[in-house]
Amino acid sequence: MAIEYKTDGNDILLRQSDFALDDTLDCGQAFRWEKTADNAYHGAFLNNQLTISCENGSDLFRLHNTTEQEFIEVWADYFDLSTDYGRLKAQLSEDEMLSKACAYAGGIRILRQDSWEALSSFIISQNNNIPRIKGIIGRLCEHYSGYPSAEMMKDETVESLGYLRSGFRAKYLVDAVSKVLSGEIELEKIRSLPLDEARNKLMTIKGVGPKVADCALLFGFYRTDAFPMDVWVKRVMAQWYPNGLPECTKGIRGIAQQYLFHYIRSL
DNA sequence: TTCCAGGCGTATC
DNA sequence: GATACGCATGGA
Repeated sequence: MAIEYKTDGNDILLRQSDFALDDTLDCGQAFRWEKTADNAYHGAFLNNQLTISCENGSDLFRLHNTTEQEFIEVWADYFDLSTDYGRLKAQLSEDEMLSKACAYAGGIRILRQDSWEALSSFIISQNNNIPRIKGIIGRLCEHYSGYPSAEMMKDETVESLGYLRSGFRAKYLVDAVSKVLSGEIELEKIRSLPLDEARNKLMTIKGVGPKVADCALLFGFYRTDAFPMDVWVKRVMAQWYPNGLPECTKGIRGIAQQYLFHYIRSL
């Protein structure tokens, strides 16, 4: 899908349908975006920072202080701009509840996040609430002036991570760092593994169970066939799909999950 | 004060 | 393989 944009001074102006900043940046798939007083979002992934705003409710977005090169190399990929969400939603809307869910939260896009950042972020997310998750990740990024790689965290211990106030999750982070650095977990290989194998591999990390593994796969590896099951999605399945998901979700169950998750929480 | 947050490890049956 | 329980922390 062609990306429609132009430069405007120091900014990039992007025309993009099926995209809403609240839906995409404040939906619990990424934890480093904050809404500013003027309804823009300021955030980052790895060491790339951005302020993005919507031009008065239209399909026009302003990426502030961004070069064309940075837009093409970083943000076009991150915001998954080459995927036609209109087509995906049309496919999912063959199903009645999914049709309602797409109408409710139609501005969601799956961010193509860094695999390590997503994996470690969702380890932190378990049995935790979003404001506190953001606080812990914010302290981590402040300490390292950006999101630290596993290599940068090689000497961390439960004690040295105390300033994060991440509770029992600190030992899980330490285990994830150690398994990535030892080569026990090879993130780039996991990307291309069959879903079950990828999942089982991630679950060898302490503190990574089915839910965290699926979130890491969906949000960190763009595995749109991964289907994270939390308490809300379990409710979705019990109430609306007791016989399983409809055929139209094949291959994009994870994207369907996002629309359904936000829709059932709104009821 | 008590409850809960997009779970998981462990013990026990 | 199913089910119960503890777990760090902080906001509601």
